[in-house]
Amino acid sequence: MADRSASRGVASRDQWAAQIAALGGAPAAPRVRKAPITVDRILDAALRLVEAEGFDALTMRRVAGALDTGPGSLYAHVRNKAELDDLLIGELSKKVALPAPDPATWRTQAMDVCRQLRDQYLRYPGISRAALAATPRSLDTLRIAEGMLAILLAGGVSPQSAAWAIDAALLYVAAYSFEASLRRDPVTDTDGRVLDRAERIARFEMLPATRFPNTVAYARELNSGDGHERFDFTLDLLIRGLTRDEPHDDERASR
Amino acid sequence: MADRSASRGVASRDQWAAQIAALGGAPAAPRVRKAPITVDRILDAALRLVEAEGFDALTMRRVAGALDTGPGSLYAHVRNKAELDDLLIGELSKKVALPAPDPATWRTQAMDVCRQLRDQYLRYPGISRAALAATPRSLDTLRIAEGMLAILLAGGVSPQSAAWAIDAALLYVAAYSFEASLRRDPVTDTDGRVLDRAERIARFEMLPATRFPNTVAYARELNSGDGHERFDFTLDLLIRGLTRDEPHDDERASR
DNA sequence: TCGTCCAACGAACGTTGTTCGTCCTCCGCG
DNA sequence: CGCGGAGGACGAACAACGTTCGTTGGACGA
Repeated sequence: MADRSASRGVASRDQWAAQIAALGGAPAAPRVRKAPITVDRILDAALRLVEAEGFDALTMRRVAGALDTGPGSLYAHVRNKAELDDLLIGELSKKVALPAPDPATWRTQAMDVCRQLRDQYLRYPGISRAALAATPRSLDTLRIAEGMLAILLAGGVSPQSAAWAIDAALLYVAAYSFEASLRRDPVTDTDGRVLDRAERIARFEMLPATRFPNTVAYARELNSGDGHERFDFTLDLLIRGLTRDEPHDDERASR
Repeated sequence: MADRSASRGVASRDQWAAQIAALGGAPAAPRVRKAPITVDRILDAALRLVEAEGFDALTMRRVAGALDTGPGSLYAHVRNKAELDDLLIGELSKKVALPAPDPATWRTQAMDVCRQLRDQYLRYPGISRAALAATPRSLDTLRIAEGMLAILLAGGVSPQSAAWAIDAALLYVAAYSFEASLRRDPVTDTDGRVLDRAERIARFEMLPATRFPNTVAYARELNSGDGHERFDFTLDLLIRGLTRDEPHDDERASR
């Protein structure tokens, strides 16, 4: 990261030199060589943009603007915006640490990996949308699946159950993070009023008790879950259900 | 460019004709009365469009075109495209049938509701994206949550666990359907080649066994799951873990 | 019969992703 | 030392998107 900002510093100095050159009488040197655009610089600028302003602000023009160039210049290094999104997800995935599988604590290990991934998603609000749409699994995301697979296998889970459970868990992590990042720009009703939890509970209790008896009765429970309690609850449900090496025998019955 | 000047030319010709008509005697059927635009007609046209061409084709212009009008005409009945999306999700939600809660078969009942919702999502490819982004819960989606809540409560699940489990299940259903609808327009690699499952397994087995030992070893399991086996597996995991009236006691330990 | 109001219209604006032709700069070779 | 060739940066342009707005036409009430 340090060298990246260093290269950026070089770039601005070049611009400074260009301005000085433009000031002087010499009309020569119309365009000073700028720091070359690389995929790394693109990804760096994109991540900073998403972190600061959210995924909706991630525009080819904004990224190009951060690099002091035009939008077309990016297409020499990135095929698509979709490919840029995939690369960003890969970049995030690099940052989650995979523990050495421990048969004694495999459940907490799996939870920990999911939590790391969740925190990475939440750090860049809305980027989980790209995670949901990520077309092929890149090597970086495969690395996480590999690590999770190692953990579950060390726990004695059958390969088939492990594979499907990992898929479900990673999908849930992305979906949860997406919903959570929607909560960041706060929910407003049609009048533009912000709905906090007390307000949401009150609205549930205003529902007609004839058609929504349980929703009214348990409005509090339906709107509970501070922090990541819901997240922990769901993943615990998923992981706890995995048994030692014996696949569920009613998968077949449910077909 | 051509059509722009064309439409511009049409416009001026209409004005010209209007001026002539104003000059001449024949008022000549000034504007035929069309069927009025209603929210229902908008939703109907939108659903047909999504069913035929997928959610990406759902454009205000396309919907307006199907109703033989301009895009601006829709904004008298629909605040936003986001609101249109929410209304569509509500329309889908109306179609799932909620069984009368039966304490004996509550798990299969819950599974059945989720499957109905999944089939509705899959019928309109990509619409689950709107389900994920649906801002407030409308009355129609609340109806499903209410029905699920009734089923789980009849099964003896504690209100808190039921509320969170329903949230997780509905979130998973939407995310699963979204991924499944991405599979419909088939996955292509950078060369544009279609990747079927055999190809995907082969690619996994090409990975370096040093860094991806388990992925290579269990490539078959990782890419298995025809039909909705993965779907059933995950929901079974979620529902099976719900116990009678005793909330998990390590939710607190995981905070 | 007249006046008022509302929905429909379509043109326009500001964005978005993406493409293309041109120019510049650097690198390797004679 | 001079010179092509090639590739990357550039910016203007295109098509399509959501959304807004002034205008207009027809239907309904007085």
